[in-house]
Amino acid sequence: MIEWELYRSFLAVLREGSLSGAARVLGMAQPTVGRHIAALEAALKLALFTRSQTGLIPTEAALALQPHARAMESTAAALERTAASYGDGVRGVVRVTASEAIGLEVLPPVLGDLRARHPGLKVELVLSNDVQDLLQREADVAVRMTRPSQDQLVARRVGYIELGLHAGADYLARHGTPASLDALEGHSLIGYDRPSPFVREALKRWPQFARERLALRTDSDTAQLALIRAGAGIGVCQSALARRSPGLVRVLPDAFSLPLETWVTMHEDLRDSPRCRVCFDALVEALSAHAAG
Amino acid sequence: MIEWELYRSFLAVLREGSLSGAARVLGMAQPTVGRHIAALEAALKLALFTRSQTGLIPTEAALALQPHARAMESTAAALERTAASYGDGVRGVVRVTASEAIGLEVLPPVLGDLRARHPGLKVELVLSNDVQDLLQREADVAVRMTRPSQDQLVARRVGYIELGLHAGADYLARHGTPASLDALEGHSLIGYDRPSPFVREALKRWPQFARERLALRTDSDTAQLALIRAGAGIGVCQSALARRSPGLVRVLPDAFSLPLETWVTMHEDLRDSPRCRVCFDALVEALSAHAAG
DNA sequence: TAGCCGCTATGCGTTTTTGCATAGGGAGGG
DNA sequence: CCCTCCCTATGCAAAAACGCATAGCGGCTA
Repeated sequence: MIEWELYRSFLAVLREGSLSGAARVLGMAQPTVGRHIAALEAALKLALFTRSQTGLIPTEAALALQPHARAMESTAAALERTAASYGDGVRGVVRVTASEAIGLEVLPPVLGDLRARHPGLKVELVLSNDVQDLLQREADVAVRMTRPSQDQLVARRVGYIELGLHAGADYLARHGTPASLDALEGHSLIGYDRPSPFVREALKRWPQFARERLALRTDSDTAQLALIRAGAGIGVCQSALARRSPGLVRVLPDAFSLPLETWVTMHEDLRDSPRCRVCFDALVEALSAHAAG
Repeated sequence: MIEWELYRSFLAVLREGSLSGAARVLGMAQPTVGRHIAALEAALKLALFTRSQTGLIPTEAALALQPHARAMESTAAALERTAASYGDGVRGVVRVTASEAIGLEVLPPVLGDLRARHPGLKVELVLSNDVQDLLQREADVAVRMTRPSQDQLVARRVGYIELGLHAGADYLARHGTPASLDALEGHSLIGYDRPSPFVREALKRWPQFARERLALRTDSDTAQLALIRAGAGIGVCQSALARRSPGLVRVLPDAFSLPLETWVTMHEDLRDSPRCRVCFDALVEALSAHAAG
């Protein structure tokens, strides 16, 4: 029977790259961490690290085990959050994940409101396009642009957030407004750097946005938005966001429109947790309004 | 910083209902488990159990934390399976989950073959209709009748398994073969006990199977199949299974047919694990053949 | 109603684990 | 080329955790 504590040391060594570093993070002594790793290797009958004077280098086996150990860690953290929220009223920490665009442009006032209504509530905001967060329990509530499996999640569709082509009014004044998709050829296009699966899918419909055509490339949606706002060219962003930004103009609204089905999801386990419920409901309401325009 | 070991004791007490019982399961002394629970309660600042002379009764908070602790346990087990499978060739334990019908009627020869090809491979078979298994890492590979989220799963659709109405030839000889759905009225119908969401959905199309009409009720698909085979009445089962059973006759094939989209799925983390890969491929092949007829 | 059984809680001796101090060795900078 | 820094590995004493024995209590059965 392998002690679960060993996995925690294992994870720290994997992250820090050395016994000493892991010991500092864990608040233990370096020999202790070393003994933990040795014990784990003995228990698993597996070499996890190759020792060197500069630190410990993980073996292939260690890397294969890492995701499991990370899952344990996330789950332990989720358990502690749930425990800490027990008591009267809405209190504790709720961990929210969303895309950068949503997190920067839409959520701040929503979360501000939420905290005003529930002073005992603390919010952690994780901005990432990774969809795995919820299942790994890295977050309690998620705003996602893909339909979740209903399996063990509570999910609510809040509508469709529309992506459209936009540019600054100043840019269009200087370079003219394209009248068709083909007319985009001569323009400064803002877009992705490394194509994600989502981008690849969209490219099938709009091959005009092939990578070599793009003048400004970044994978950060918010950087793309900032570039559009700065008048650097024509790019894709949420039309609901653009409508609120003075000086932003929609380009070719009929030729380019990409509605994204948007969901707010949470773990089924957290359904009866007041802190998560309250946050879930607030997000559903705010994003429904956002999606509606 | 809460020791992860405490969660393991917590879980054992929750399951066994007493410190003594948990200690027996864990191979520790009863005072040790008692101290673990006390330490956990102190760390979480939460009462987890109310002590009594007959054992420990979990509080509401403890029940809320249970799923998290279970998830940790499953993950630890998955980690150990992965570790144990490291080495040359296909070895270790692969944990497979499927419905009862599939597990009893379809998988045995498949898993037999698999083990003949890979003697180092051990297989654990979990028969359940719960869909949560994979995400909780209670299993490595799953056969499921619902479309999985592509999120963190490797999934392959193996086709459609068709459900149809069937009866024993002897039953039909005695009671006649119904010519229409309405003619089922006078027959002995075999079906569900407590309606699942899936059953509820199907009832919308075939209200003839309302609960009060059923003469023999059980939630076990395999028990239903056994009843059909025994000539007890008319019920629903996989037509591919029925075709292989001498003496079983399809009833009203045109009026009642329910194709179930069938998937074989596994964790993305396990994609490169030989033991899981081999099992995954074998299941995909066998179930494709099964679904095809 | 008496006796038995299983449970929790506590004190004490032992085992195990941990931290500290230190030796030893390679990488990088002056 | 040497010095320094950061790393791992080991011996030893302190601290923590554990198991054992036992007391105390309540339910169950005869």
